[in-house]
Amino acid sequence: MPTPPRGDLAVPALLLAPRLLGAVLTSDVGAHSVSVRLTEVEAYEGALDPASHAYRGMSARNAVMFGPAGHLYCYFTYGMHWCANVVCGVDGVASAVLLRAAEVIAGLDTARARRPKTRKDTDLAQGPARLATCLGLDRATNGVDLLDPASPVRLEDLPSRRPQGTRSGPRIGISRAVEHPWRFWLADNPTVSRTPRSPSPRGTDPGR
DNA sequence: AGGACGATTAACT
DNA sequence: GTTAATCGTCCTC
Repeated sequence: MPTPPRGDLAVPALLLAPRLLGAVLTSDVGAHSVSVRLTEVEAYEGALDPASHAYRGMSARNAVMFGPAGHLYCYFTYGMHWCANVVCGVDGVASAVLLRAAEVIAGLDTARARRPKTRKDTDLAQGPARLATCLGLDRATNGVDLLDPASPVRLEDLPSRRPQGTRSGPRIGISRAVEHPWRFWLADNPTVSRTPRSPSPRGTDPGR
């Protein structure tokens, strides 16, 4: 599995996000290996984006977002869930892509064990906190280098261009900057967390 | 020091 | 469709 050059990730989240669709993430946390193929992501553009954790500057929680591209930003929310981002942009500028959903392509038994009540395999990583649970991501994996072959979590495949069948629409679960269509997903993929009724929100369909 | 709220999920009506 | 769970973070006083 080829590791992408770091320079490919040193771009704004809006550019990287659709290209992450189809990319493979592998976790070796806890001596168990799980691999997923990303199907849904969201771009968060740091200081320019009122919905970003980095909008009001650096803090202990979001410090990883301000570092170099290719690292993992994990955060705890709602008192019980962990979610994960791929940090992008140039060093010093906060930019990141939230990993919202994926399909499990290896380590299915481990993924099922981590999500014991899940019936359908397409639900295992359907949602950002579910995805993090499947891969065993939490405080311990915050900041790890996804491009280091020795890292417990690695980004192993990055499509050379935006895959066919990409769709976009408003981000989910935020209260500010709700109008930006900065959520991206693979059309007709059963693992996408919330499929819009219409093919795509008005005018945001990048084409099939 | 206190309190509102959150890049969510599962369970319920 | 609605809501409880549950606590770290950040804003305000």
